[in-house]
Amino acid sequence: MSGTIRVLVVDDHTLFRQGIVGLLDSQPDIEVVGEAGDAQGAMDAAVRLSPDILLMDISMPGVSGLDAASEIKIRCPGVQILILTIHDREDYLYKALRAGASGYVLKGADIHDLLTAVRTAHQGEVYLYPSVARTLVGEYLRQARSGDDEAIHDRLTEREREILRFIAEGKTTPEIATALFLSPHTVQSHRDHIMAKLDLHSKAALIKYAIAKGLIEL
Amino acid sequence: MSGTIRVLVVDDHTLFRQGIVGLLDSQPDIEVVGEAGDAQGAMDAAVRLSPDILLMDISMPGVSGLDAASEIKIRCPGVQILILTIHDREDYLYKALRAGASGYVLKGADIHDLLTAVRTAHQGEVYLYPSVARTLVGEYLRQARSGDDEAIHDRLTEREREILRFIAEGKTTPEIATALFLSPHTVQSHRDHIMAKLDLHSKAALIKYAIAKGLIEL
DNA sequence: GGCCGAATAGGGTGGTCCCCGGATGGACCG
DNA sequence: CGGTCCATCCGGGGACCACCCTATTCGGCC
Repeated sequence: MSGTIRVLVVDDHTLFRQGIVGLLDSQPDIEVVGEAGDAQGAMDAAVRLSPDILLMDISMPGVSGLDAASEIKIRCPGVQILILTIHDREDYLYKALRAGASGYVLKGADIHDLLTAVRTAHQGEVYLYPSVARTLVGEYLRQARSGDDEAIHDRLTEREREILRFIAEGKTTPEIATALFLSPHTVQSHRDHIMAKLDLHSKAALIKYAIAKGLIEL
Repeated sequence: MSGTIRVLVVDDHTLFRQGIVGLLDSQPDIEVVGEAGDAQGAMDAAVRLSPDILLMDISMPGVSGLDAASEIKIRCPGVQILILTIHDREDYLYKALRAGASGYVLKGADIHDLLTAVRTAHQGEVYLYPSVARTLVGEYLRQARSGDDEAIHDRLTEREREILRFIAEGKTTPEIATALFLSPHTVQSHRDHIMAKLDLHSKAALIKYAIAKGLIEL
């Protein structure tokens, strides 16, 4: 019943994409039916071609690949989405899984891993690269029982993340207070809680944390 | 006189490397004679194989690819080094050029660009990806006549960069002072100069600058 | 109802940051 | 030799940070 696996490859790195296409096309059971270099092209191609597998990078200019993946998964539920990226950031992984991804392959992978991922996804299973799987297990253990509905990012509250973003952007406590119509004391309390929760003890550490977690850009 | 061009491909991203190797090997005039996944392997292979072209990524775990490139260029002057990376950071480019690189290819490239770069480097010329060339011209214009010997990174002095690294790592002024056997006043003066030169006015901005310029890691 | 966490607000202490001065010695250069 | 830059050192002042405390309001959960 399984003819060739029809794959759509999406990556804004042309060279990388061409390399992947070459590697996949040399497999007898896999056929690359299309390519795209951005999120919009990915959506168009996915709708037009109805591939079995959508192999995509998530870091693309313009619309995030993750948002595009969510959209595609909604409009083409039959498409199995495979994330292929050099980012091993946890939040990306969680977003991808929430978007309905069937796999997450990291930079450390080789062509064997990728082929396994494609074939696994084609069978409706989920492929996780080993280090990704470990991350996920660790996160699961950390969360364990605590209302695992959506506090997946961190144990920070929404308000605390908001404050943290401001801090990391270089805003001072009084500035944040006026921006959010709060008392400086309130902002300070939030900051104290953030630092206590994250076990960070300096503005620098907070900024680096925010950057590492993708809360702010450079 | 030009037989096949013998290429050594170095990249720690296995999948990417395999893709590149496949693309290059399908060319009649190019032969991939070796691969390496880290800087040490690159040096060993370069010495052992004496390739015409060393195609390498610069962001690798452990020893920087750039340091390795410098070392290889010294020990094997005949090897033309081609940098292939997704980083368009200026300081990387300048380091690569100082290391004697014969080309710098960015993520936006396609297989055509890469082949052109390989063949250009093989003829002893230098290939610069268009956006890279533009960056270089801009830097040249900026520097213009000002003692263009080595103040290429910034107009910061060596000492100031050192202080900046410490600041960005979250060290406080007294901590930096004791670490460098300086008076806190001295450290403070350096920081004042840094902020004045860079037109930055907060610790947060300094940290983001340091990260953007690659002075520190996350 | 009682407990807990989140969000809000307030106070205080010591240390740090940011900016403003000025000063000295050394190196390099025309 | 004078000019310029760099690195070092010093003082002060106002603002902010880091850490400590308490407290109220609100909503969810057992």
